Amino acid sequence: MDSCKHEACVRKVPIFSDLDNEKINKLNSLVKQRKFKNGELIYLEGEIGKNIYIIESGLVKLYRSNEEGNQYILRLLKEGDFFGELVLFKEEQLSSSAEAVGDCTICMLPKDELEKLIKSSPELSYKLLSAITSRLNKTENKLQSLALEDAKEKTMRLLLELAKESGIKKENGILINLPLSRDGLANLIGTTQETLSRKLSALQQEGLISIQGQKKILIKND
Amino acid sequence: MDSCKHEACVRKVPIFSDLDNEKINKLNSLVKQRKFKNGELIYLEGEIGKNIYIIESGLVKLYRSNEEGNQYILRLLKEGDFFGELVLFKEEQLSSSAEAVGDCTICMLPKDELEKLIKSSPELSYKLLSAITSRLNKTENKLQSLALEDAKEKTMRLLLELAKESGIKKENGILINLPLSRDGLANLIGTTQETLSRKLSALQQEGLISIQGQKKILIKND
DNA sequence: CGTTGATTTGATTAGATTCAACATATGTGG
DNA sequence: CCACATATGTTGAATCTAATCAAATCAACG
Repeated sequence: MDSCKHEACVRKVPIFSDLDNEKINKLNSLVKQRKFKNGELIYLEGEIGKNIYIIESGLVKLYRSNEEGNQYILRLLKEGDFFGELVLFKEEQLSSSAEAVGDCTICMLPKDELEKLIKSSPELSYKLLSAITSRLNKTENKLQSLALEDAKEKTMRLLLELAKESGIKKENGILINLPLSRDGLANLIGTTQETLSRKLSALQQEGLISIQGQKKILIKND
Repeated sequence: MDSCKHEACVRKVPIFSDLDNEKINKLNSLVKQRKFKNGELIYLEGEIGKNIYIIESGLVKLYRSNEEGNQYILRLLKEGDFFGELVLFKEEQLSSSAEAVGDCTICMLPKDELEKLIKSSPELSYKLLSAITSRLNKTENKLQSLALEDAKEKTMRLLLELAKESGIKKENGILINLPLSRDGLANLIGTTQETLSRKLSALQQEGLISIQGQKKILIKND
């Protein structure tokens, strides 16, 4: 809970990484750390957002759900990613929910303080703009995918994305450690676990992938 | 083509609207105006983006298409909206195509110049952040809609959005002037024109809407 | 008034969801 | 370490929704 840990946290975030020491120290003094257990809710859609969250360690899923309780996972975040930032500048209410995937440690930075810092630091706003722009672009990619691709294409795209994010190169392909259950993965691409499971089996039969237990998939070369 | 027109254009854009006169004049001197005819391509996905585009008058659709030629319309833009901005900060290649819907007049601002201006104006970056953040939020809303809703729900949501954007209040409901053909509208919600047509008919039968010719729909009260 | 393009409707098909059964892991207490 | 209980994942069959292809209707315009 001391400043040493905080520093690590702030420094891990690319958009803060090359701020000068004075500003880093300022941020450190404002950050609070908290641990969340697997499945624990970090915040719920509709709440008033007062913080920006930074992942010190672990995974977090941001999702939305409708009245019938179906959920769609907007993003899966890892160490060094930040979230809750849509509440800066405009919105009061959080538009999605955040939940810990596995145990994780989260740093919280009061929104008001970050707003002040942003206003006084062109450098920082520029980086933030860059980060959010890139997110918008990724989100538009997903829109296109949901609108135009069928379940098999979306499944393959999901695997390729996971591979890009955190795939491990092997001599016969790229090994993926699946961060979520089938159900969670299905929610990432707007389908059901049964459909995902079928498509994975089909891809394996075609020789494109190899399903290794329930938490690993190898995308084969060629 | 003179500065008088340019000023109108720059002033129409909310994020520029309350810059000081010096900056407005700077922008005016950099802006070039061009007219596009209905259906004319403004830019194509994959091109290198060198400008930010501002709509002086008319409508523009931003869309993406896949190999099979299916298109998904990301956004429909109107007077005062700007686009092409994803290319600031990072991306070189444009990730979507832009096409004139009806005749329109577009102002173009060189990307490099805007980048300079942004770096020197915290106020402007703040507004831009706010604008892009709000866009990201809207895009996430669409994702949720595509992932979780069926064709009928998406159709109703589309009508409600159009009504919010540009609906005209009548004594018996809200009248919408449809900006696109059935096919275009269908592409906005990731479905086909036939399905959209069926869903509109169904909504009319249920008494929720009244289809008035091919370019107008009334959303009835209650 | 006829031609053209847009829209609606109909019939069929393809794809995904649902619900159910089965299989495979994971975890717990004896 | 095993047996059982619980989770998670896979497969099958029926159903349903939306896409596709084709035909019919409607609207706009010269």
